[in-house]
Amino acid sequence: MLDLKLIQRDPQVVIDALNKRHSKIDVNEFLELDARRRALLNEVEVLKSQRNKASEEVAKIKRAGGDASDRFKELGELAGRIKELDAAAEEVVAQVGEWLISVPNVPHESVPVGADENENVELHKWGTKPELDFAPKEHWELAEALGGLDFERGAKLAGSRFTVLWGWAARLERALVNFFLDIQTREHGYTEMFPPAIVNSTTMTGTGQLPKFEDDLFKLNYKDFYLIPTAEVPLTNLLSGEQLVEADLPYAFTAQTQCFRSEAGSYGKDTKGLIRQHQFTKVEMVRLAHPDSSFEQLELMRQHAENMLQRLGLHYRVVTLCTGDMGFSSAKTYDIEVWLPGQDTYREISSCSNCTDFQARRANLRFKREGAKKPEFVHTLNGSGLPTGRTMVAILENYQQADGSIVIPEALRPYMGGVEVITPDMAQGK
RNA sequence: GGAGAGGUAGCGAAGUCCGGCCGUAACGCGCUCGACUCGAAAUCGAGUUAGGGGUUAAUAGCCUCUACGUGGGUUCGAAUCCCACCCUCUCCGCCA
Repeated sequence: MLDLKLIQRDPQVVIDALNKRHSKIDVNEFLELDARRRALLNEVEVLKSQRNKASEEVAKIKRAGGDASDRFKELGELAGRIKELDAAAEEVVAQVGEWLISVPNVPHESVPVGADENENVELHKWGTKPELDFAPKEHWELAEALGGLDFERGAKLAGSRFTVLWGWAARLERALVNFFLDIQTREHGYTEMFPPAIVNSTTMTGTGQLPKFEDDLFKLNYKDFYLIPTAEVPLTNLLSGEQLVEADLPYAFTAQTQCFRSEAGSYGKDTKGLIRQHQFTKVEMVRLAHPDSSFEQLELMRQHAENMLQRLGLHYRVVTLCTGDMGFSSAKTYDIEVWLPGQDTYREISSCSNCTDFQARRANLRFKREGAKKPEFVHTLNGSGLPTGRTMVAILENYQQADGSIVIPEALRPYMGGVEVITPDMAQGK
């Protein structure tokens, strides 16, 4: 949510921002609505002020033992008018609120302007593509011999976009979670958390999933419950409504959770393999940062994500998302794209965003600056560090051998009970 | 699922039965400033909710409205009365 004051004071900033995002939202229309809101509030407040004064007088008379009933007829009429005006004002206030909550964040000045992912700008590359003297296979092709990834039975149990992991793959899944969490907590200073995977609509609104992106979520048919699409949701909302202490910033949380996404609107996209699942595991990083240093924190978080891939020896590139490709809540986003030789392309494996005060305003995450009278919103950041499924895909495709076996990256071997290579004779679940 | 208790500021908590100077909200803690002190602790004194509207260069001051879990209702007037819902805690039942 944007600052209403900013829109009033400097609407051009918002108009420019929306244009850069190729949004059709009309700011001038909103300004008229807001003017009507203020006029109505003004009108009704005058009447309320009259009523409050009269009420005080009535109270005085009553306390003195007098009879004030001759005032009631006139006051009754006043109450009637207040009720009408109040209802009108409330509606406009609600409209203003709905508008505000459906406007995306203003991109940071350093973000390249562009229409879609083709205009994202490469920041840098790390490592090199593996040199394979054979035609590399895609990960699901590799799994035909290796087993481990059981797409058919996943589909049988639940439907498409669900996969059962057998044996070595399930072990690799667990190894990746532990590997990621160990580095995030021991070396990058994150506090390990274990949040609920189900949250309510208020929480979903705090991070911006609701109200605009309800279709992307799984809503439970019980209470006001939704399955989280990422641990960003519970972790960012964790301290909502609380007043934070400046010296405690930044908070740095990490958690591994199951993530649930409906993937509505991506029918036919990545239907094969582990790339796009309804349920997947992800280790997430969330930071609640001081507004003065949040963009430095974004660089830091991006490095944390990159570090994971470097340890695994996976070649990747980092791109700065252009204005047209950024998410709703973000002011600046880096995508890290890992090289997949089987698919002969870079695929997103991590997304690190600074949402500035956009989510903090929705979730009411505030701190008091030293010496300041009024509390101020923190900045929220989130990044994947990393998802297990796509990492597994990258390992399979990058470390495949001519004979169809997979070399386990050295950093991961202690987490795999010393296993160095996955071979077809370990196959299960074919 | 059944019975009961509760939801008030940064935290704890009074007020609710009997509606009206009790919401810039008693009292306590915390925090800020000051006094005392070489300095600190202790003690003493003062201050300390947020959001909206108006005015303004101002996120300063002043005027004003709103908020006592949420949403309705009764009333001239609701923290207080009525209805519905949400959440927390305790006990019972069920259960990994």
